Amino acid sequence: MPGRPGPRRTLSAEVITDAALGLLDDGGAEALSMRRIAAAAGVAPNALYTYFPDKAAVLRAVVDRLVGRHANPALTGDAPWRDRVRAMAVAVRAGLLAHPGAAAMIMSAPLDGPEALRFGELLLDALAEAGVTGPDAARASYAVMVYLLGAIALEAADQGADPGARRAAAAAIPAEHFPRTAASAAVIATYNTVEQYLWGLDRLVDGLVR
Amino acid sequence: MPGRPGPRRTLSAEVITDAALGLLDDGGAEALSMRRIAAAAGVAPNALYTYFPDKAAVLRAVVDRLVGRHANPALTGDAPWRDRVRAMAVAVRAGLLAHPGAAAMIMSAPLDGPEALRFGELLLDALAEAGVTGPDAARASYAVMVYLLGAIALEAADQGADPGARRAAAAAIPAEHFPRTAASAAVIATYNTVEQYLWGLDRLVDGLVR
DNA sequence: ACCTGAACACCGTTCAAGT
DNA sequence: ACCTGAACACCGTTCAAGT
Repeated sequence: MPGRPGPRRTLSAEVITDAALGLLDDGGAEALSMRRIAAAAGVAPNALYTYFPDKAAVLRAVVDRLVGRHANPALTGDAPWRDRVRAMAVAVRAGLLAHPGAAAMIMSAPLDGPEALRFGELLLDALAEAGVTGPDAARASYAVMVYLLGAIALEAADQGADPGARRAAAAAIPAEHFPRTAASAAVIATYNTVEQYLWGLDRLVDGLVR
Repeated sequence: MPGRPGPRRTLSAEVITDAALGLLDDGGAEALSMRRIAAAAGVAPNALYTYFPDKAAVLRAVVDRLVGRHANPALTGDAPWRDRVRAMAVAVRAGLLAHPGAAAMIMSAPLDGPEALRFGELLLDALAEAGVTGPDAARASYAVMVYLLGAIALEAADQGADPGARRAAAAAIPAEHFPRTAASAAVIATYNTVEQYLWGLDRLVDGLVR
């Protein structure tokens, strides 16, 4: 009876997450359907429900893996704490912007997977080195995560927009109604985005360790 | 020939956005399908495509309205700049958390609508009052937006998670592997979320105007 | 326990019409 | 120009089986 199943143990949460990550690399976030993930894993769509309760759970696993893969290596090592944090910020930004749509996924699922846990711990290590401990440390590390992930998600959203339309919108800002915004738009165009991103991070860290 | 159309001018981008906002209030973000929005507006699904190129454009219009409605009134007035910024932060948080899913939408579309433009201008006004002008003002206002929207989106994502599972995950943090995280989780549970949110905002603003 | 086929109740978007 | 019915190519998820 060929094609007829039975307990085959071909599948696992790991295999499913791998398949999803592969699809994300190739086709972006909108390629991440349960049916396509299942097909990539060589299995019927509903087989995924043995390992995950629903699609959101699969996405959470993918997000956790992405965060761990890009953030955690940069935070490990014995460089000074500020260098580690900056290196992590650059790595996680590059890693997430590489997959279109990954940044938006990060903001729509809670960061509670095992890799995210390690991420938080490494960030707390760095802050402790900076002299931030006790109750403030928890709030400070959360603020850093918020800034990083928010900045990456907003940049990805902007990136996804039609560049022509974006330029037109920037040029069409009526300076008589929005004088400061019009001036800002001209200024912002001269910076690159990593520079802005790190500038904001440094200001936040300044406020946190002051 | 009853039910047969012709140019009726019953529809407009405004009417569509209103219908979408109504659905968002009632049913959350997953109620926002083109077919349901059309039904709420009393029209066939494809009629929406006369006014918006695709679903993403409709969502952008919704997001712009939400931001404008909640952020801009609080930034208008003659209170000291820091009070205006804090009041705006509280208002936009409450306004977005009130619609489940609205926060995630904000992070997945560029903030380039008319209301968002006004939002940016009002924020730049406040920062100018704080003495932040020139090239730094643009980067500073962007950093503030990133923090606010990122914090709200992450809080909404956490809120959306199953509370039982969340508590279980927090309690299950192995202190021998993640000592600082385990200690933090205990601390964080004693704060309310608005307090944490404003604490981070204040630290960022400290770094920006220092 | 693990996987399947088949089905249910949806989607966004397009196309060729009608007025 | 503005709206329609009908269709296309999908979705996530559930259910009753099979091994």
